[in-house]
Amino acid sequence: MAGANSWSLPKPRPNGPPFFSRSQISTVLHQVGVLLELNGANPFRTRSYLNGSRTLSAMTNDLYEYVSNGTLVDIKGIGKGLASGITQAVEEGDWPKSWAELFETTPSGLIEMLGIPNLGPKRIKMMHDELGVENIAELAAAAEAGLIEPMKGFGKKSQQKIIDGIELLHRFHARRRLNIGQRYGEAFEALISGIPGVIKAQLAGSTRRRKETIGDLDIVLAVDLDRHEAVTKSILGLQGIADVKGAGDSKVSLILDTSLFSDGFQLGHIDAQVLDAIGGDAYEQLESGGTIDAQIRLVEPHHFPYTLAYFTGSVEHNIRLRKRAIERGLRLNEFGLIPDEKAGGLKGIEAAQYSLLANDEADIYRHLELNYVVPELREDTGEIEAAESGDLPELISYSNIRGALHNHTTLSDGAASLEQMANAAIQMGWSWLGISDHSQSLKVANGVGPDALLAQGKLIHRLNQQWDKDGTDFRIFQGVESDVLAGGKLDYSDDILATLDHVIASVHAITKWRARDEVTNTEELIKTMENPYTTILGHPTGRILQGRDGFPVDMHEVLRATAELINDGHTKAIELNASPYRLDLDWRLCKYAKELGVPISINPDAHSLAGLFDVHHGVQIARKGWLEKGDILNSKSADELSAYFSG
DNA sequence: GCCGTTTTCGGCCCGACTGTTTTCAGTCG
Repeated sequence: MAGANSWSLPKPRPNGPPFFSRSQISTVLHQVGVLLELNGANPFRTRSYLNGSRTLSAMTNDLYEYVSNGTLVDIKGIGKGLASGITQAVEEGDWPKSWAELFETTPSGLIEMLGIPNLGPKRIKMMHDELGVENIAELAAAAEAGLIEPMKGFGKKSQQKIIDGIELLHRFHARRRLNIGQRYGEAFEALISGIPGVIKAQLAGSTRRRKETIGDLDIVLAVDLDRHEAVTKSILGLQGIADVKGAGDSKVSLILDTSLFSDGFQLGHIDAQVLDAIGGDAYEQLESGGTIDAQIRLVEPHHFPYTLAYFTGSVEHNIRLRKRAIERGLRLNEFGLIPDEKAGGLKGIEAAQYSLLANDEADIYRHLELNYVVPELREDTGEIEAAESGDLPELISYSNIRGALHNHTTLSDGAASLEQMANAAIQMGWSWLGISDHSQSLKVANGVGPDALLAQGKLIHRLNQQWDKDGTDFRIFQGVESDVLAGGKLDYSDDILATLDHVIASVHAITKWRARDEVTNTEELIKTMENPYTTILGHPTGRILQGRDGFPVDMHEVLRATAELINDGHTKAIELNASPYRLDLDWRLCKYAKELGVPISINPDAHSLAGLFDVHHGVQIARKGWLEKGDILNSKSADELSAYFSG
């Protein structure tokens, strides 16, 4: 969960019940769980709050219905305790006293400290209790002054690790965006693959699951036992290693830097608004001097599928698999799947000599009577159930993409002309491209006035005619990225809007929207969708990954309202902004949009030719969000899309 | 705090690594 800054309990909406939304309750449960951790509570108690939060965030039914029927306890993972707290909040607008006290008595600086690598709640609490440390700045000062080292259970190394960890946190907020992780991970994986003795090398962890941000890199290697030492030695000689944190026979911990990339680390063109949110020019400097942690694990080939599955995660998915194994008289660990009676008292790798054989991960799922689950779906958001019943989705792939909407040109703040963008799309094998420059109110992005927009329309018309005459299978759709004005109004008069193929409505007054409450924002977004000229809601929450949180909004509600509009015959879709800095709509909501029948448009929001390639990032996230070919606009042919726009 | 074909107690996924210890606690995935 992003942004640990200044947690506080939300205020009840004025006209309840319900006084709080499902997403608000979910957030509070998560925060209570973390605060309990920091207060040294029973870890299982902590977990039940975190589980409860997860359950609610994945839940798509109306929470208030459960509350008013008194059926909350029927939900698995919600017991008497959580149910009574939730009920009190939703029905009376009042948080349980014990929860409120946690918020009041826990310094918010402690929450931020959880972001420091290798520092968890126990030691944070200890330093708070013994040294009076209340925030990261005070912790840094205490470490620099040598106050940590003499404490029981700490030492010189832990003190230095804290100093280093704070430095890392300040530079990168500890986590990195997926695209950065993939570039480091894939480059290093390729280097390792070339080492003699390495039978297989595979990037695992959250990068393989395509999480939008990642902590560090996990790479699993299949290596014969007698080659482990030689391979480890070779790894330590590879380029790109800034530091070796540890090197044993089965695990190597490294810090990688940009010397991994022979031709340097280039970021490419970044949309000015995005760049602003992630630190401006200093950001590029930061990334070029950046580092990333990597863990390499060496196992024998017959363990490889188990180790790969284990380190791919997620933790929640693995827990479900292990429980399933237990129900079948089996034990699952990172080395094997072992029948109980054979394992006896043996543990770990010792027990694994009796493991069932697995040539690949699919075999592991087969042993557990499940269909194979691709890494993107391993988040325990219903994939186990679907794998059991045979209802796993047939996920989209890049080959389904025939074009993309939401692209900018030099007419507003793009770096390439209309013709250049179109030619690039043709080169990519697409059969259509949607152009949507910024609307007139967005002065900082050189927003387009009505006359220039109409002129662009004429140019597009001419180009389309030309391609038609040439027999070139390509078409441009003219849209606009309209600012959302007060009351869900769009940025042009109706007669101008009527000339366009599509209108992407995007909120850009982020500061104002972030300062407002969830209810107001939700209503405004719904009004925006209700505007007859709105076709697509652009970057729905305005978040910038590792830059800023989105504005508060109940996207479930917005999606439900959108579904109703679609049922009434309107043409509406939601953007999955494919920029690796945004990836907004969040993948967690894609699955719900799909269930409601709300189409998703994977939009690169390209501000340059290279920006069009961001569609690849969007496809990855769409897959993570369970989307199939029929759920996205990008798989339509030009004729199908044209028909879709005209309703 | 949740859960239950061992249901009101006593479990809760499992193992490795690190740094600190001399048998273990904390953290991570």
